[in-house]
Amino acid sequence: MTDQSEITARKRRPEARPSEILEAALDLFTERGFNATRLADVASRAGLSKAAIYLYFNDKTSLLTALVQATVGANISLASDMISKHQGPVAPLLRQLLSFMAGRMEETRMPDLIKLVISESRAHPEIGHFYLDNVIGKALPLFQSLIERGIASGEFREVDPRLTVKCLVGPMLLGAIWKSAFEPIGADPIDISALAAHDADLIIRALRP
Amino acid sequence: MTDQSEITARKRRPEARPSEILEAALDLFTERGFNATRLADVASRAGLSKAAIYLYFNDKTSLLTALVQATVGANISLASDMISKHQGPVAPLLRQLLSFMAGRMEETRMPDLIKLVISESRAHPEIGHFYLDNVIGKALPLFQSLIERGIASGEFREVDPRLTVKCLVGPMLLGAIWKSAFEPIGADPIDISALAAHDADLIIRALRP
Amino acid sequence: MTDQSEITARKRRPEARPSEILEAALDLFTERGFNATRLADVASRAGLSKAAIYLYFNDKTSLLTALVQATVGANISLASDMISKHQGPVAPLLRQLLSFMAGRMEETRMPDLIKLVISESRAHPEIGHFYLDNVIGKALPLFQSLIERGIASGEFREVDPRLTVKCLVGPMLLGAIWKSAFEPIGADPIDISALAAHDADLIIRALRP
Amino acid sequence: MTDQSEITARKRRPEARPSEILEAALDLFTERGFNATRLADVASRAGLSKAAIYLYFNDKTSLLTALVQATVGANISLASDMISKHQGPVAPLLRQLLSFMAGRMEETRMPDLIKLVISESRAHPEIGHFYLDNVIGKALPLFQSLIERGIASGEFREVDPRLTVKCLVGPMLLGAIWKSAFEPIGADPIDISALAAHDADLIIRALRP
DNA sequence: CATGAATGAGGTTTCATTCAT
DNA sequence: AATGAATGAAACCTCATTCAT
Repeated sequence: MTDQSEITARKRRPEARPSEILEAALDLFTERGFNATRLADVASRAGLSKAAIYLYFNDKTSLLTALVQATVGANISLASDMISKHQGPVAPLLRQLLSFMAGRMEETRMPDLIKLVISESRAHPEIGHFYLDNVIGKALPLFQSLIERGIASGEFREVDPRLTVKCLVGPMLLGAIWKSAFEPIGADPIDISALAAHDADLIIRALRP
Repeated sequence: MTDQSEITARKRRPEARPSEILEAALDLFTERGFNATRLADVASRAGLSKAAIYLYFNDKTSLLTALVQATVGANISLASDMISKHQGPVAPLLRQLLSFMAGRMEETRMPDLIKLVISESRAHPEIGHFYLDNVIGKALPLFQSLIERGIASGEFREVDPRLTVKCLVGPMLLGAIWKSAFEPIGADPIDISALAAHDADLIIRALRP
Repeated sequence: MTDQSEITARKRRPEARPSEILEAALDLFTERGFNATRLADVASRAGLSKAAIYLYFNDKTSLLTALVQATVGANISLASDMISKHQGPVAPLLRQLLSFMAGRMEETRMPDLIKLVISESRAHPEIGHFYLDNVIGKALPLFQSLIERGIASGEFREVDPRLTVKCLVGPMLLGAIWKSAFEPIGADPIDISALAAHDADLIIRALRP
Repeated sequence: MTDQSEITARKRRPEARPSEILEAALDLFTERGFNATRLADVASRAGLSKAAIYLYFNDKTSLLTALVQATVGANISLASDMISKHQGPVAPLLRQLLSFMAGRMEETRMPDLIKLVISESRAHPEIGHFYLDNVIGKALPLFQSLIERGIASGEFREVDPRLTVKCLVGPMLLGAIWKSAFEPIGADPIDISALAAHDADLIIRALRP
């Protein structure tokens, strides 16, 4: 149909196949939801036959799993580095971290991933667990330790760090869901970076002794 | 076999049928997700035959729609009343509203509903739209007007009310999703009321001129 | 298409469904083998939709299992009765039993069943086991006890009863396989009754002291 | 990875390829049945790629055909020789032939082959025909001519030679099927040589004038 | 009002078979 | 001679949905 793309799959570099497939899958999972997505559509969007997908993945579910695993890890460890290396007052780092998260939300497909995980965690608990262990279970303690450091140094007043962390992160979650679930349906576009900056502002102010 | 419990379906007050069905449906949608829920299971949990469901609902999707519609309306108008009737400083009302939301989150199945809507809004856009129009589109402006009132009266400093509202509501969303998606998978239970109180605290402090 | 048979499945007595399905299945399994038989064909030969089969059976394999179970039991216990009630010389009973077996082979579809079991026992070991336990494990000992009785009474000379039984039964097995596997392919038809009579003759003569 | 064992496929005497493949195929056909055997498994057991099989065989079915053809011929002509060269009383030759058959059954994979042919003759009639023409159609007449010779010479009494042959061969068939289909499933092991000897004994006795 | 029985429409998955190198 | 990559064709099975009673 289209010029180039008719170069049959046999010709294209096969190392790229898995990521091509995952990309197609994420697009469709996002557009229609996991269940409503037909493997046939993933295949044809990836320029392959249905059967070819099974050369690289075991299952329809494996696509989801792979997607989540591929998108996670890196970001967390990056943030973790930022925090451990940091010295001095906590507030600027907090701003920086939220800004970093916002960046991820805007530049990558993390919002879609997050929504996907939330949506599918009941039907595919392995995915929920993976996310719980590797994202939530790492990110929240990271932020929490930051807050605690601020309290210890007298930069922040005494607050429950656990609750505070959730208040800090909540708006980011809202941003992700807004972007992935509601924008495509007609909601006003959301400026996650601005939201993050404002969030940081509010929290830092609210924590002043 | 034909003792008491078998008289059920026919003898039980038949006006209650629809809500019995909806209850069963919500249970199962929550446990397994919308797609993974078999109409047969909804039926048997409601003590009816599959076919009987079609006497009360058109569709599997109608169950979802009905569920959302049934759970939404009331709360919003209640909150709306609280706000319009209120006079004097805004901060206490803000606390009250968040506490009210937290109550709903803990006493009703709203968290499940919210998660369901988020999950299915792509596959069933009508539901997404309904929620956007009737919940998000009403609740956020309500809060926003409150903030604006506070700013106007000098109780709050000047902030972007739109972003502030999202920061205010974000933690509640996080609470809902936590409860519906992650608690059942093993996450620590969350105390949404405490979260709401803390959220109110932080925001009010942060908005002090 | 055809007059009567177009009375949709909804009308016909539903209690007969399982056996109708099994009959269709046996026909086709016999004609084409288990694997080569399409469930769709079973369905349409039974005058049903594919899906309807699943109202009565779990699996394609269940059809096979059910088929075997349905055809087995009765015959064995019948033979068992004949033997236990019998008194006097063994030889006539032997003839009678072989003649009975031959009758079953000619009047029922036992040959097809036997061939089916032999063919599928590797791929579906449950079936092999069932047959081993309920047919082979019962029939051979039955015959064996008869031979032993004959030896004890002096009617027969001393022989290894185990081997003798296999020599007695072998020709019947040959008959079954011939009929089910080779006749339909063009082999001369086989007269199992005559074979059984001759078999009895030979054995009885061979066992004379 | 690329040590010794990896040189295999290319270096090993390539003339042996077909028989290596057939061996692998027979193993698997026997273990799992023809249909349940994946060409991929045959390939990997033969130390080749799936595609390589097609360099030597046209079809999955061709493997079966080749297998049958390779195992058949020789034995028959051997027996045929024994018979035509023989002179004098028939009984000893009968014993010898049965013993020879038993040997084949125990030393070669003929039982598996026989079971395979029986199982697949409906789905692959060519195979059935081949077997009918080359094995059954040759072996039975051979035995029959022997019996007839015995009757003519007065060594045996007058019996229907056709039926007698089937009674003679039946136990051998039983032995083959027992060994291939039921032993692997847990049936007591069978001593085919003893069975053959006993079979010969009984028949010879039964045929005495 | 209620249901047991039936089905249409499809989706995921599997595999023998073939290209292109 | 050999293979990794790809695919067409189909089979099994599931389920929302509808009849006929």
